[in-house]
Amino acid sequence: MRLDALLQTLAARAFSDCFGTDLEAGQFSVQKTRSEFPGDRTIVCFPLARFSKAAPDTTAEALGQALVGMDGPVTGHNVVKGFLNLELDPTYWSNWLLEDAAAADYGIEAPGSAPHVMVEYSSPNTNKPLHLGHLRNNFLGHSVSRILENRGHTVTKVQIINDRGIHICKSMVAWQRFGQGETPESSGLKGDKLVGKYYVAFDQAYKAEVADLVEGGMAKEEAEKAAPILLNAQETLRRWEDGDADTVALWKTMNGWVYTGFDITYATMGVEFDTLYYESDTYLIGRDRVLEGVERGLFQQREDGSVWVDLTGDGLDEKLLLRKDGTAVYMTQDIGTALLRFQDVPDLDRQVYTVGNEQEYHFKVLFLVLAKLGFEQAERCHHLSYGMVELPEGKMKSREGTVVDADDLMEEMFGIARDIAQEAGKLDGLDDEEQRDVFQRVGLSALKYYLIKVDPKKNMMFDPKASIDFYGNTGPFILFNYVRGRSVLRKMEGHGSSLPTGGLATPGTDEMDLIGLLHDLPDVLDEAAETYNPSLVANWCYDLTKAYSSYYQDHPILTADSEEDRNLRLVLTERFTRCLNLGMGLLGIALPERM
RNA sequence: GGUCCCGUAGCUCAACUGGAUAGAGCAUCUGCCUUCUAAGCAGACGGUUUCGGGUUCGAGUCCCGACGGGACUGCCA
Repeated sequence: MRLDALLQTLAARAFSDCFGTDLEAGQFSVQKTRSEFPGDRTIVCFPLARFSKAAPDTTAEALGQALVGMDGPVTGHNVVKGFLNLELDPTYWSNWLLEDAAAADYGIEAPGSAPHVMVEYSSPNTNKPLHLGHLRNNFLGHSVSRILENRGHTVTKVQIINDRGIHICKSMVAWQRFGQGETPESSGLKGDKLVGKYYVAFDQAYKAEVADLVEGGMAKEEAEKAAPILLNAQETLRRWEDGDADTVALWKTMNGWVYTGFDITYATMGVEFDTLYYESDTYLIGRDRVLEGVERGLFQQREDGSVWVDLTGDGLDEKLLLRKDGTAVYMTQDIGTALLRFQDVPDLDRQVYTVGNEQEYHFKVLFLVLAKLGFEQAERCHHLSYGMVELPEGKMKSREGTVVDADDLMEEMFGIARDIAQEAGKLDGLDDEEQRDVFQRVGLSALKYYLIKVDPKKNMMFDPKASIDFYGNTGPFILFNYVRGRSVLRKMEGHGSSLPTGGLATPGTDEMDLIGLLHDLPDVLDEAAETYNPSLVANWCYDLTKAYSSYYQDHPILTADSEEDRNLRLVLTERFTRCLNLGMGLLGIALPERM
């Protein structure tokens, strides 16, 4: 049994013995003892006073004496105001290190022991490259997938690709007008960059045409609707929806370029998907099911033909599900996609959508509609809503050219990692390929950690000029200490020793920060999974690393004074590297052996 | 107008969900490499947790109200 649960159970028994009142184990609040007081765990006794009908410190004193007298790890106690500090048997923690923490599955729940969950992250449009916002989205979603998997869930990672609509038609039209047959091969451009280039070209041509029309005396609003190139794009969309062979062929070609480009970016990012969904496959399903809903009386069709759902009973408004011309809106597509997924994965317990917080209203509506359609899973579906990544001058705007490109940013990170390493001359023994691998791991760790460590729901600031740091509370700091720990363990093996399995010195106050954090791991993972919050894992990784870094600095490990101290320090180092590797792996961050 | 989120050190972020003296990093300053990787360690400086009420043994955390920032409230996606 976990320590806190054990202490709660013992405390409930002790309380019953002392005061004749039976309380639930959960009513005893157990927390770590602050380092300025002697003890390992503290029971807060203020809330118990009304049940014991005695003052908090009297209650604490009686409870403490009873606990010390029981069979169990508690060997001493002291009371400060209403806080009961419990001291544990000195061998408790060395046994814990040698047994529980040594298990290969420490911090890992058995696969398949929790329900099947689908996690969607990344929902790119196919008309432009991935940017900083996608990075936060993907790193978060990917990490949540891994955390849920770690807690025993079966996880299906999916991407929804918005491959149809006016945006891609704009790129198509511009490519036809200005492209002169340019391809990724002929231009040397990544496919997504090439298509993005024509999306920009469309916008420029469109603005020029609007300006011309206004010059000719047309009102601006009218001109914005009448610009020939826009009409051209709208006509292209209609032809696509009619299944016109040439239009569909060009659409497939240009989307194909984009997918090839995305694949490269995803590979560099180190994220992957189990199944891809395309909106072009799902919007018609959604439309059909909405029309079925009308027949079942769930939704209402108005005289003009548009279909609405009435959510006023749920505190929301009426919401459009189909336009008057019968075409699908965003909501229709999402309904179709959701239904298709429940059909594809029959045992699916819930879906998690990693999407920015500007769509909170949308997902409230979606889940209500899914519930109306009879999906009991809807109440467990979750919108993993995250805040915007803001630049010092505000939101990223493609029109103002302030979009931070994902590929460029990652390359920049790799470059900084390379410069720092080369300046220190640390990788001189490695060949080029090995060095490149280290730069990528270090650079990517800086970026991923930076984006994941912030509470997802908060907006965050990214200043391209200040760039991302490699010192202090950063990914590279964590990697650096992992590398130091691994280096010690390699040297140990080099001396022909192996990891001690006994004979540890009794851990003292110097060790307890580190041990306490190692012991927290399962609880941190539980909470991160329950709240879909990887930042908790990131912060735990940092706290653990900081504790180790400090410990490492003033405790020689291989040259410790006594055999017992050496054993303890080696075991701590091994547990540190293994738990850290687990935690960082859940963030999607791969650790190097050297740096 | 309505709904939701946020507001903590000069800056970027924490705070085990109501517990003891609110913690890190960056920046500034001071020490520490002949020793397991100094992308490091130790220390100094820095706070009326936006403001005002309330709830209670106890509030950064919960409730009410102001102020400030953001998002949503489109037959766009």
